[in-house]
Amino acid sequence: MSVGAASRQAAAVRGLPTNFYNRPVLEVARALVGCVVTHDGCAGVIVETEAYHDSEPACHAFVGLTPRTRTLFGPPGIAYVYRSYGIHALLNAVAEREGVGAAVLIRALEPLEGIERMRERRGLQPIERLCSGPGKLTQALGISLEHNDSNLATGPVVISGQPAGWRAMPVTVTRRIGITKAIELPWRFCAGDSRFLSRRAASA
DNA sequence: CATGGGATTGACT
DNA sequence: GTCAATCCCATGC
Repeated sequence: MSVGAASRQAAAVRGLPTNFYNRPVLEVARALVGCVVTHDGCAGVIVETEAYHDSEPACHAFVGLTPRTRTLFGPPGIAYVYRSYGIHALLNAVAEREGVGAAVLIRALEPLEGIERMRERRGLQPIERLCSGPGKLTQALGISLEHNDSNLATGPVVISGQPAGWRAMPVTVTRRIGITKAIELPWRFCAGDSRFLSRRAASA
């Protein structure tokens, strides 16, 4: 391979463009199911997301612009990473135009690459449990608070399109998990009844 | 400056 | 099913 081809290929390993995120957060949350998160040699397919928007009280941005929510109100396509319960880092993709506080919480991945590295970070686990929760997947991929405000197209944390050969499942829509406000909104999106979800879809 | 509340997880009854 | 760990930050005095 020529040097030019190699550099073009390297340049091609990059995430979804800003435009992908610059639209209603519900659309982004649904479209991210099946996309790939990559960091530090590990990658997984997104199988579960939730949307958050400053118009509803479950969203951190509901309180307006503060030091904490500055990232949420920033431009689309950057990572919002925050500490949850003093312990876990949770990864979100900021959506909608700058000035709107909206983001998609990445809640579960189907491990794709670097599975042994994930097990080093998570402890020996069946593969279904390596990334089956928002705090688990950041631990498995080595994503931490220092990645807050980083660019998801250029990395180090990268979100890219659906992998070749990925068989898209119908997206299941349910209510969001683990919140106490606006619990009625059906803003959680899952890849069918994937066995890599944080929780299996409740039976109707 | 003190307080209270989590977009969770894992261990335990 | 219950519950504690643990810390950032929004809020109120």
